Amino acid sequence: MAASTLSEVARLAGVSLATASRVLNGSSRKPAEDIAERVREAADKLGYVPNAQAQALAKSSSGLIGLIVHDIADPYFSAIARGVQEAARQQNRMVLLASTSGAASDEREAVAAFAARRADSIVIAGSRSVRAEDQQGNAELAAELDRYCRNGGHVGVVGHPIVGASASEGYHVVKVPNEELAAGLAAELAASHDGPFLIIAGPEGLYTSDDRVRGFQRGLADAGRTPAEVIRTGFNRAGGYDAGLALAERIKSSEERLCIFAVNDVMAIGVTAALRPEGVWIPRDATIAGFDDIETLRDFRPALSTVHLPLEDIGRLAAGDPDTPPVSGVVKLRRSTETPAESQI
Amino acid sequence: MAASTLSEVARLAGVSLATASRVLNGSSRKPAEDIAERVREAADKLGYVPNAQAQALAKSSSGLIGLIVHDIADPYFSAIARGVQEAARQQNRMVLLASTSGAASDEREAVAAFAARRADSIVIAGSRSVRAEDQQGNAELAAELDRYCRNGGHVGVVGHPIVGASASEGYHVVKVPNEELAAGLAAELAASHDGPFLIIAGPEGLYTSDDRVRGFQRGLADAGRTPAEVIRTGFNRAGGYDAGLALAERIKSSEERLCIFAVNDVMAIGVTAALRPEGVWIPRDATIAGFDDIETLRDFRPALSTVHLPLEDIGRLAAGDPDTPPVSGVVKLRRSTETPAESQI
DNA sequence: CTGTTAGCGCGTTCAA
DNA sequence: TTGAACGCGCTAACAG
Repeated sequence: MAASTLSEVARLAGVSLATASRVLNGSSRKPAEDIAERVREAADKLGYVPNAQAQALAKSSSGLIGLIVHDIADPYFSAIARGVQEAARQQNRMVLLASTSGAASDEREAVAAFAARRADSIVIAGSRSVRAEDQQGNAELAAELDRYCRNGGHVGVVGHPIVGASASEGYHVVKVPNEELAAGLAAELAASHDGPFLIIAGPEGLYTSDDRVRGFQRGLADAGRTPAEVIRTGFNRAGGYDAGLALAERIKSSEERLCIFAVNDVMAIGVTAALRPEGVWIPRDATIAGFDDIETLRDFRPALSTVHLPLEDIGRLAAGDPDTPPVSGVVKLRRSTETPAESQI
Repeated sequence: MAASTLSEVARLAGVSLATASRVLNGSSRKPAEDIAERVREAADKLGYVPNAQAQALAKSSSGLIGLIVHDIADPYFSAIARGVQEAARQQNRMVLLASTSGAASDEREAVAAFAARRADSIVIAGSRSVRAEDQQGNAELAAELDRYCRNGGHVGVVGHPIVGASASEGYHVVKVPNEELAAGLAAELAASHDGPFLIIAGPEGLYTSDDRVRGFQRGLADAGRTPAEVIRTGFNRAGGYDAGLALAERIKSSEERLCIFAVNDVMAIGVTAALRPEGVWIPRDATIAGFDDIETLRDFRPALSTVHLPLEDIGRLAAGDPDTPPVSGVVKLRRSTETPAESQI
């Protein structure tokens, strides 16, 4: 990694280090055009590439923005990543990526690594948990973030504050109105569905999941319906799949049509995938709705009812983009929750 | 970004800078245990986080690995990104991300930015093009990469060499046997399909697309079939969608069943999506196959025949992981190319 | 407007 | 074993 240095360029151009620096980087002082030209030629000839590390060291600002996701190949996270990436591009920064599978200890490590690289800001996506087994991990993560903020770092968190993090300067949360939107979804579903409701949720203690469950129940209550039964499973496709398997018999033997709310889209997809080979058809035998409106849904059949979230905007907001509008979701009713009469296959 | 420095730690511990450095980072020289403990305590107390920029500057090795993709939210790229990320984790490095929408000039810029950050290696995913309009961009990209390699950088390219890049030291290509696999796919399809074939390809000059077209045609020829007609369109979902629209009438009015090969999965999905509302059913009215086996296919119906590519492994290989097996694809025949007799809906 | 100088935080060679 | 000094490549104060 031994590229040519600024002093080599300066020497070749016959000028001082400072002048070369002023020419090649955006300085307020503008050297004379003829000398500038000479420097540029020299730089070009030597294939000079400024050492960003050294610049960062001298300026103490790295132009880096750290992004922490559970899994970059998950459509939910990759959509957010795209937003962060765009914001970074606008800010003339680069994105540092870390995937952690959601473990708080890994996230702490990632934050430390970002801090070590002096990232200007850090974006954390992925649901927060208050479960007992995560308590210590959360505390350590919070401490690490706190230190990072105290040292002047900016943190953007998607959804919920890190558990235990003090609301320091430079720490901001991109709020997602999960509860309200879930309530809205429940209201719209209750208007056209007469049977019972069932919620397939993530583990208790996951903020995002809990919020959506709470909101959905509230929406049902407001519509004068009895609360939905809640099944707890993994907050991913596999969890949905398991729940679907467990549910198949029950749906087939019952005469009431069930309306299922899976707290996110990939879980809804998992449920549907499990039900299909069992001969349970959506929306004929049961209806189902998800949450997030990930891009994958575009070509998923039956078209899945869900709540649209502007994931890219969320990423942009978390990355500190000022002219992105605040998060607002929209209920999207599609084929998967149509009533039988309209849904001839 | 003013965290505490090594010299502060050293002062607090009452030792010299060098000693503190030796304790906190893996040096060959090991200081005495009692003094080491004192240093560690001091570091902990001050919340010391080593400045990776400064370390990189001193050691000239950044621990960074740059990744260039067209779009991080595209399942093809995000799967590769996951592989790169895993390899990086194993190597104790971090991933720097750049999305370029495929423009060679943007890619050049990204390479320069990575070089500026002294990334240890760079991974470039996304198809290469030899089209005339990309010629200059390609040349500049090749020059930039060449310079990077000469300065000791490592480059991993997925699929095809950068056009015009000299095979310098440290430059390696993860070869994907597109042609052979496409030929294999054609052979398997020809065994069960009697009607004509049609290929929906990307723009001429895109290596990946061209290879797959060539291979498919060869496979057909080997099976004694006449060459397939080739339709050129965009190398993405929208391109497939357009082609599907253009094809719908023709399929409906023809009596022969058409077997369509879209040169990648997202195009195949686009085709299918366009045909569906036109009343063209797969595989009843036509059959279709894609390429890549992206994760999205798992829940796409009708189950799409395709060629499975180990995308994560490809990412790992490009990132220089030594114990990842070489790329080998597998033809996957699924519902979308079943013959009518077996495919009662 | 240009050149000189002092750091930015750390690794590493030298003496001690 | 420990510490002092230099250099990594660059920016930003100065001085000229």
